[in-house]
Amino acid sequence: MLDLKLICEESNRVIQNLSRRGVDSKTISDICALNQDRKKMIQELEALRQKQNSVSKDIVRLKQEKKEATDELKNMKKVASEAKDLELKLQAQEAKLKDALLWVPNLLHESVPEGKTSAQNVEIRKWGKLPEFQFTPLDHEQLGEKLNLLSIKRAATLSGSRFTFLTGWGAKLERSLINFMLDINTQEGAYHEIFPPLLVNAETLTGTGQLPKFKQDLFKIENHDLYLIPTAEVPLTNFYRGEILSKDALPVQFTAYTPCFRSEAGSYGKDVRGLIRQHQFNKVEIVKIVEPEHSYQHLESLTQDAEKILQRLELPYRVVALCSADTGFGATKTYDLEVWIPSQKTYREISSCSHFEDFQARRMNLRYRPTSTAKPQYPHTLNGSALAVGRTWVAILENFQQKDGSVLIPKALQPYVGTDIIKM
RNA sequence: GGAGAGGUGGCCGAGUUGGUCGAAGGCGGCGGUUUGCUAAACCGUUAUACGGUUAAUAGCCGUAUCGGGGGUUCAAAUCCCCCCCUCUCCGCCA
Repeated sequence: MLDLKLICEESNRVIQNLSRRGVDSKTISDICALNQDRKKMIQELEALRQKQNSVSKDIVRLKQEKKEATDELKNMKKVASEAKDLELKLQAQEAKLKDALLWVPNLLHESVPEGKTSAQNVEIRKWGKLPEFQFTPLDHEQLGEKLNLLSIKRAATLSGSRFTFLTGWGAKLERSLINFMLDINTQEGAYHEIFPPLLVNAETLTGTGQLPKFKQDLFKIENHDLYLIPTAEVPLTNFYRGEILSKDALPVQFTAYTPCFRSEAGSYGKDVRGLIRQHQFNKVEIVKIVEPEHSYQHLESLTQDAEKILQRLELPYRVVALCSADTGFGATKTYDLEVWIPSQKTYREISSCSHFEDFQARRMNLRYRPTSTAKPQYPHTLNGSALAVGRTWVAILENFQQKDGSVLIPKALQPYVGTDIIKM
């Protein structure tokens, strides 16, 4: 959520920035008009209230002096009903304004490249050597079936499309990756491990920005105000929702493994096959809550923390800065990490590292006190995948496959998996 | 799921025959006095949001906030209704 004052006092700047995302200037001017009306209502209502309060005191005094107060009572009855009406109008107005604000995306950071499609994302750096095969490499689904690591058909029988059984070494590899990632984040990084609730309410999802706009992407529990989390970002960032933190609590750095659930309404095409896009997938997330000063350095370090895992796994990847059209609703700036997928001869997203400035903090009323006597301020929030586990599983199979169909396990992961090769 | 008890300011805790209660008292925090230093003691201060005024995110004025929402009333922390949460007991269950 953007600051209402900023929207109304620097409308032109806001309109100009949001036009890069294709937001209509009318959205902003409507909000300012709603706010003007709201202010007028507040002033009228408060004048009535003031009158009520002062006359109430008179009534108390008159009664103590054993005098009549019938005129005052009659008069106040009228004022009370006027105030009531006005209050209802004001409430409706404020609800409208709040709702309008919740649908406005975040401002883009000045460094975000201009672009209309993901093709205009800008490559920042590349790491690792692409594998060279003396044979035609298989895709992860073919490899997985040959090695009995998964069963997509049986999952479809039970749950429909976009679900998978991982079996044997496939399941072990998944579990090993989760532990490996959490260990790196907590032992080499300064992240505090959390295991959060996987079901959360609507306010929580509004706090991080999934609601109200992206309701169609979520799984909702029938007959309850609860949703399956689409990412651990939601419970981790909301951990301190509504609280005022002391300065020494910052920076907050959390990591969590969770399953993630997404309805994937509207996605199609090449991602339908295999494990790339599932309704349920595992992810290890990292989240930071930091002071606004130097918060962009935290975006760099958070991105590097995610990169470190790819490096340890010896997986070739590149870092891209998302362009204006590709940057998500709540983010001011995002780096994607893309891992090399040999069967597709392309880099595919495996992590998304985003800065939200105070957009989420404002929505969830999360604040901190810079000094013990200072007024509370909104901190900045950031998050990234470190990493998407299923896609890492895919990348390992495809990048380390051998001519005979076996798959080598990267050295750093071998202690976790308990073998250096998966073969028939 | 059933029965009972309770939710008050950073914390503890008064306040329920409705009115002078944003709310006693204590603790903690902040500022100060005293004092070789520290401690103790004493004095003062101590919420958030919104609106107005203003150069001001300083002051001042106003309004709201006693789990959330609604109702009764001129007036509600106090009365009524609904919901949420916590605790105790019972049931069930990994």
